[in-house]
Amino acid sequence: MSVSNPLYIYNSLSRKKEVFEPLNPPFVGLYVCGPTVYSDVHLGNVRSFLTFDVVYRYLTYLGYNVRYVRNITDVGHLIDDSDEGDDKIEKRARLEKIEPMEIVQKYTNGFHDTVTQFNLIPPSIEPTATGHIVEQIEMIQRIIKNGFAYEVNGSVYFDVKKYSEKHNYGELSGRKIEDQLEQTRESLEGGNEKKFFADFAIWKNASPETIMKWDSPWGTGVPGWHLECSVMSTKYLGQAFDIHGGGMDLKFPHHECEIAQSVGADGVNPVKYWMHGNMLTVNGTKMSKSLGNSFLPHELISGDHPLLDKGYTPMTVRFFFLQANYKSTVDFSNEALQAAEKGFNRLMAGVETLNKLTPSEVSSVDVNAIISKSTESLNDDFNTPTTIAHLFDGVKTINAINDNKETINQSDLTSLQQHYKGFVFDILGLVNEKDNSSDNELSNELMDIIIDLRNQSKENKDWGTADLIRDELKKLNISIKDTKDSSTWNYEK
RNA sequence: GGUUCCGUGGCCGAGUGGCUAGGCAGUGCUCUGCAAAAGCAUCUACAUCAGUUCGAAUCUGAUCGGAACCUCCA
Repeated sequence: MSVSNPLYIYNSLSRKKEVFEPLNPPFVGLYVCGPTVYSDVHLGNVRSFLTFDVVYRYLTYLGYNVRYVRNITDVGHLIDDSDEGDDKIEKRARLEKIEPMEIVQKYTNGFHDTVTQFNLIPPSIEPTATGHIVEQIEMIQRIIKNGFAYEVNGSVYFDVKKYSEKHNYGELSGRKIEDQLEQTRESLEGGNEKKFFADFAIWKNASPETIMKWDSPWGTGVPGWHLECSVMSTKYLGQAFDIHGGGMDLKFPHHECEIAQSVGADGVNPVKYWMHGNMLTVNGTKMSKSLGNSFLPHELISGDHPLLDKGYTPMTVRFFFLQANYKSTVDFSNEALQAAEKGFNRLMAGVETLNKLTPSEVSSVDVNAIISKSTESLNDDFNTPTTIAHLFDGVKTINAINDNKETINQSDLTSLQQHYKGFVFDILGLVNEKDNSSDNELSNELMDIIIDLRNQSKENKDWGTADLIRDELKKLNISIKDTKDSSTWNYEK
């Protein structure tokens, strides 16, 4: 990475783009809030994890040694955050009449399957909340020792008011707790254990019926949801680390609480760069399970959903997401997906053409412009849409070379091929799904024979037979396309 | 009500003061037995009003409209 061309990251904390400078180069610590495994992940979740997949891929591409931690929340996430009510996983377990850990396993497996379909790279460490109960208890003890938490009836709450005397609770989300004091009156009525409305549970007393619970200095209970991320990021990335990512909807209260917990326990502001991905919307409204407007990945692929005209491949969707900035909302629509599908195919065709180009003595094209423009785009806070736009400009150049309107020499060709491989496949993480012709050797050979016969008919100007073959194959979803001196075939579904 | 953000051509979606974003669709052309595909070229824009400026989609103010968060959600 050259000094003249640094990577900029939009830091939610400062609300500005900042030059990315790791705390301990060449090492980079990246923490991303993972899923709560109590139900299927939907497409909105996928978008968020995809955003940070590209971050991870690009940092790795730049040569950093990245430790990527993404947790699995398998306990402690309560139904609502008045810190009352059931644990999400336990509730689901009762519904499905199985063990909570079966729920955890089932949906963890599902999460992994889904994320693999979209070609997300697994994190370096994928820790679970239940695997770090001891560390969570230790962190609570440090917070209590520092005077930022109090115990009531076997539960421990973070003392936001006390914390705010010395620190800035709300610095990430721009909230001023004084402004919200009026909410205090109503919120504190009704026998709430909290001293202050903004206080949040870091340990919650468990009822006798609760299955997943642990012994602690404050009795039997479960850790608070916000705590696990603080604990696991500290354990695996240190008290201060480089990048913390998550969805916009986690900014408050979740990430705000993480900062408070880390500062409260260890006196260290934990994160240098906060990154927040925006939401996937459907008809302008956030995709969410509770609103019932979410797509499950298999519904998308099969097209089996009231809002979908047809199915789309995971790579089409990946490309679709990458054509929007991660900080903007993306609205899900059939038209947009169809456009993405065709655009993606065009890009893949361009890459295929690039790899078949024959070099000339001299270059008439400016390869460095294509390379530097797309690189600059990515350096501008992972601006994948402009990166892709520049890659499309490159496709135009590639086609011109292929049509002998421009020329390229060997060294330029090699650079361009490496650049496209690096950007399209390694960084954007796209996969050319069209390589389906080699699925079955027998059908390939059969098709060779059929196409050969048809070509003979064409040579004899027997158009009737040639068209009959094409029409009959079409009924089997095999489409024939004639090029100048050969024919290609493609089987769909 | 508070916090944060957005409003760009038929659709999606970049762009922060002057210079073509890009994709899809449309239109024209090339290729072609036909078809399809592909390639090339190309039209339509910056919510409204006022201001700053030689010059604004880009800065300021107001208005209208929309979203997320403030309860669990990536």
